[in-house]
Amino acid sequence: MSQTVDRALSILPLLAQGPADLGQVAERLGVHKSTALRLLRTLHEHGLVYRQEDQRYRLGARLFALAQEAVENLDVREIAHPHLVALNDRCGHTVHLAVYEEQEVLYIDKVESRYPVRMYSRIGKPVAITVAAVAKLLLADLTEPERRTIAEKLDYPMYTSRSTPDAAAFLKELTVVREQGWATDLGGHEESINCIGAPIRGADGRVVAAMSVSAPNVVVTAEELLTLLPLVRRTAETISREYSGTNRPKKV
Amino acid sequence: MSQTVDRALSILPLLAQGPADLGQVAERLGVHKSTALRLLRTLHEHGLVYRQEDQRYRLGARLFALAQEAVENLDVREIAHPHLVALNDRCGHTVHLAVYEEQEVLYIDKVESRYPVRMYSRIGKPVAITVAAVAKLLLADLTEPERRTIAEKLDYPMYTSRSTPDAAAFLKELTVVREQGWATDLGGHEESINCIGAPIRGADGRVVAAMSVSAPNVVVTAEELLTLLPLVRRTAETISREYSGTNRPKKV
DNA sequence: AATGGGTGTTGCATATGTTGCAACGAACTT
DNA sequence: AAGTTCGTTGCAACATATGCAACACCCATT
Repeated sequence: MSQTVDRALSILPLLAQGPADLGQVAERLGVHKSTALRLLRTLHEHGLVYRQEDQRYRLGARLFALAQEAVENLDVREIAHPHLVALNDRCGHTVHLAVYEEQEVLYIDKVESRYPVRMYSRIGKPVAITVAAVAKLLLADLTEPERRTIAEKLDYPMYTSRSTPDAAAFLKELTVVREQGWATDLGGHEESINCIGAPIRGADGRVVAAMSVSAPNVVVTAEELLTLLPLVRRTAETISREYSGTNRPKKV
Repeated sequence: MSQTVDRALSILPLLAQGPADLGQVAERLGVHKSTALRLLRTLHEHGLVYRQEDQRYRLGARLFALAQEAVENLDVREIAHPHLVALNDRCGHTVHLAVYEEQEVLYIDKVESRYPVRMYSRIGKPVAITVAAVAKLLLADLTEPERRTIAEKLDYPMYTSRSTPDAAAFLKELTVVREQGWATDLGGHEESINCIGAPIRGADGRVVAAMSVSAPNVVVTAEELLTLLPLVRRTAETISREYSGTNRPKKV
């Protein structure tokens, strides 16, 4: 592992919290100011860091562009997108697509609700991993020891009274999800919002992504939302088939 | 400038084009495989790079999370957001917010159209700088020599027959925009889409961001869209006032 | 005006960290 | 079983990043 690069990259999350000046960066990195300056300069040349008028540094434009290009190159997303739009056309609610990566679950696509009341979420935002339907689906597919390890490492914030309280409850929920092949989040993240989700599988049957439909109580009740389950599962299966088809060749 | 960091960061745009294996990365960087390996490992530890099952590398999750945090900390965006939503409530069309940074114009916020026909765009995506209304507004505020330098450096792709053809036309357009205090893009990027935009100014009167309303021909004609101009300008001015107010202290 | 604290910046010698090499191991082909 | 191709490791030689100290600059204070 490279020390210099390591230090340079440590600057990024630091600046994500808000702009900082040279001194602050140097201090928080534990290096001399001149060192921090050179690292920042290099980051700047690559556009990852921007220098605002007051000379303080903050994250730069290219970061967005990179994240952008990256997400557009995900083939699951590309295949799934039209189906998500079609689903949104039929039911009107917010549709999400998420993947699991390095201990995190994150949205990689979203089709906004057509109803005026919308939920807050954004592509790239890490998902509330202990309660979200898509998170349950993605984690449920891991091996038993993997699930165990992760479940123990997680925090279990009580967003609402119906949030998953601890590792034991979470593991149990994952088993249920694994067996039934779909998942819900009934007010576990925000009191008034319910979600139902289904897994998208690759050719080998492993879950490569998960999709969900979310709607606030004020638009449809949880029971009404559940009537959409067959539709959601069918959509997920259609995407799975298409993805497995195009992705058939094992070596690329 | 740091050579090691420079090399490591050069990997990112390379991977943005698509996944690559160790050998390809090493070759395109012009370094030994072992060197590339160590750089990739460091990037990996910071989550900027992800290793998929076939061992190839691609851009990683934390990149999204970083871009995410960064965009949420932009104070213009925070102040503007509710106003953009309110504007969308009144007219129903897509509303964009953009800033200029390091020779690029990029969207930092977006409220989706409530109409079924939507335009394609995404937060973080660089804007078609020669035609977009927001780009004209942001560039029009630069000094004359700056505008000239940039205008000459740009390419002028003819997205449609109404795209800005060359630097001369662009500079002329910028002068117009500068004087009238608002801008349009009538089918200059996509034949069927029109936009109108207005600038958001800081306490010193300089343009810090630009907003626009976009709608396809099939929903409203260009003339109808133009009737929204007063509303758009009022919204921009409201945001400007609020931004100048909270941002008053010159030194932070 | 002059002083002082606060920035960001530069040149330089030291030694630390990075580099490429060559050799190994694993997975897959022939 | 021999032969590819790819990722990985240890090591010695060198290049490179590092901290220091001094400088330049801006602003506030006296």
